[in-house]
Amino acid sequence: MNKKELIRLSATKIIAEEGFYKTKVQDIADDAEIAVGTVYIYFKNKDDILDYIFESQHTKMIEFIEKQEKQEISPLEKIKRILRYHFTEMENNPDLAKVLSQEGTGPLKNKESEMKDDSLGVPDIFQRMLEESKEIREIRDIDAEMFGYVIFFVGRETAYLLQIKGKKDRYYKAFEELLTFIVNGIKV
Amino acid sequence: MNKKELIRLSATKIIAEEGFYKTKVQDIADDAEIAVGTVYIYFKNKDDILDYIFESQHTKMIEFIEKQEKQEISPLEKIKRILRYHFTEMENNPDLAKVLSQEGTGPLKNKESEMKDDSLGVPDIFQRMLEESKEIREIRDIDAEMFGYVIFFVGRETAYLLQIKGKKDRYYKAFEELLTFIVNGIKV
Amino acid sequence: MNKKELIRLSATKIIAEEGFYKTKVQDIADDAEIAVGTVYIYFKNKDDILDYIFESQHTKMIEFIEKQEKQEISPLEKIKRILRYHFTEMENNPDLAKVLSQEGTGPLKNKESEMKDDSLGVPDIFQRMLEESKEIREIRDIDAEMFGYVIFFVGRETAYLLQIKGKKDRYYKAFEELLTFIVNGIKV
Amino acid sequence: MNKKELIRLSATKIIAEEGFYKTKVQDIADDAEIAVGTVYIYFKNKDDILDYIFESQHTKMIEFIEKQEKQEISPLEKIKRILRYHFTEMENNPDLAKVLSQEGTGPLKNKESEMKDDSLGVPDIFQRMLEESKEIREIRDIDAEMFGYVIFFVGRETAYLLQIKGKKDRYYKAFEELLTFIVNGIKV
DNA sequence: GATGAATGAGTGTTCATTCAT
DNA sequence: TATGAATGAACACTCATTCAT
Repeated sequence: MNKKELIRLSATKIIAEEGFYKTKVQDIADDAEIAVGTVYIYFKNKDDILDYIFESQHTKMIEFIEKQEKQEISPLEKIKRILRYHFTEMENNPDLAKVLSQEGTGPLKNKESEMKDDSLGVPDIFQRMLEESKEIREIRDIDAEMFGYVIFFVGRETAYLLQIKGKKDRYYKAFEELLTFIVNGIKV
Repeated sequence: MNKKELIRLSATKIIAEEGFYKTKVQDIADDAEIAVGTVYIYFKNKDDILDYIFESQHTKMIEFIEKQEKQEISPLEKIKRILRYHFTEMENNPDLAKVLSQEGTGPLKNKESEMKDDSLGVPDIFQRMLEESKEIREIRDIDAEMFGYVIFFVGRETAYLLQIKGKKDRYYKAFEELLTFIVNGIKV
Repeated sequence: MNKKELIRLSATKIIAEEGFYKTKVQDIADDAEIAVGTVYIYFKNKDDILDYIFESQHTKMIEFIEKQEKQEISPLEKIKRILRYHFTEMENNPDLAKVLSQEGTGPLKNKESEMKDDSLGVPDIFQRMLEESKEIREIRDIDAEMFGYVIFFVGRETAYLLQIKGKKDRYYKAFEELLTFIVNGIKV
Repeated sequence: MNKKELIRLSATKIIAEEGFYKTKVQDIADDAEIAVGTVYIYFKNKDDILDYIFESQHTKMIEFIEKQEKQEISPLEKIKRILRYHFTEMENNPDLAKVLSQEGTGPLKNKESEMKDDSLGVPDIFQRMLEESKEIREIRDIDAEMFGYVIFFVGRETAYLLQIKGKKDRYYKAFEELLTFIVNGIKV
């Protein structure tokens, strides 16, 4: 496998176990069965590894979102599909779910690193969708900016919550309950 | 002032600015205008300071909640009042809002420290109130455990979000929107 | 009891348990049931406490030795009595035995503190006695300086050794064996 | 040179000068002209350095002793040769002599570290040799355990004593006097 | 004299990062 | 690219000592 991806996977695993600050670069290298020095060929520094974990998942999200944009479906339905996609991803990636929840703060950990480019964060995308949804009277006249974020982190935190609370079996049922909650919360 | 409280205030301020791991105990001591050694008279170690910040606010919450319990009001109304109380607290304490949001993970940062006693966390209390609310058909038959947590961290994160997003002026309006969102989301 | 003596006893106990460097002045104060500050009324600093322990025992030895000097006995017999006295002292004071053995290095721990006055150390006294003994042909023509020290630390170390090796019951028998060893070693 | 050995030599030098507790790991690193961090690649902690100094010398002793065991010589003669070997070693290594004397307490400083394996300490070996010596009526019926230790620390302390007392020139003469003392002390 | 809260210099240890091989 | 020994700045924590009460 691509070494950068190998490092990302090991880092996700170790950071999920130990937390970012307690994770040693050496531990990541050990898990990936490579030398510490090698990590620094693919990453500028330790923070860069965490950024990459967030960016990778963000990129996957954006790709999925772009596919949805081409569909002829209502903005609210789009949001629901995006959340469903996120839940599926997190179910297949418990370590990642934990890292995104524990180490994430706002869109990206390091404000400095920001989004590299001018691409929007998921909360911003949700905001735009909510605004479109408002225009077609699908939902109430809510503060789209605030709810863009609220829906984003409710999704992120709940995906992790359901795992630690051992709801594995009822994962999808609980998830649909959450969707109903959100939709009821904002619909006209 | 009580030295332990003095340290708590300085720590909250510095941790809000720098983040817990980048905060040096020396910085806290400097801000409090005491010697480093003094910090260690009142706190076992650096983690203990963060725990105390969480515990202090938790204690205030619990005290407020216990006062509500004596009132003759519906469980859902109690939850709303608790959230309102939290928002007021966070408005008066932006640094604390940031620390609770950024450094908090689940109920308490350090799982080991647990709740000292057997006192319930706020999510647990919300859960119980939701169950009572379900019984009187005030709300739908939702997963009370999950929504106990969801309401808890929506409250926590949004209180912080509104501050960084500069909604100061519309703070209460935005907050009432959030309450409506939650109530609509779970009501029958 | 005299507070300085109280501190000396507690210090001896704690230092025997923990070793001098691992002993905290606070621990000594706790054991003596006084405040730390009080320790510093009677002692200049921590080292001073250890010095006092050594000096106290040294003073007792010197007093005993001076009594012997007045007796009409051979120098070799004097040495034997001094060693016997030391053994009895150590048997009654296991903690002190340990401290003298573990923390003692040469006559006094702190070279700077030296003997306060110009009083001789026990090795020096043994040296003089050995010289007298040589003159009366009681013992061989040995290096009195070296054997003054050798007999001194054999006495000190063996007194402690017999305790940790659990020879309590055979303590005096073992001790007499040691005396025989020394006398045989140096006699004509 | 092997870095671990380099550190051992610098540590021996500095500890001899300053004493173990006053020695800073940084001082050792400076003397060895390496970074502090490097010390911790080769040693678990500061105590571990002292243990290694003792172990290294102990290993040399054991190697010498094992060579003696193959010789057809009396047990008492073996002990004499071992002591002679020790004296030669200490003469060539005054710093080590000082460290072994000042920082040594019983066989090894840290009881926890024990002998790594089940190898015997030198006092134990002396004890066995004394027992063999007793069997062939070479020496009196002495307490072999006690005298194993007595001979061990008389050897160790005297080797150091002769150096600080400036007997360099008469070192071997004094040493032979000590051997005579010991042999006379225990022979039939 | 007695107290013990406060001090702050001092130090062991860690670990992200580098770079010669 | 890959390695991993070496680096050294950084930091949590300790504890002898002081001094206002």
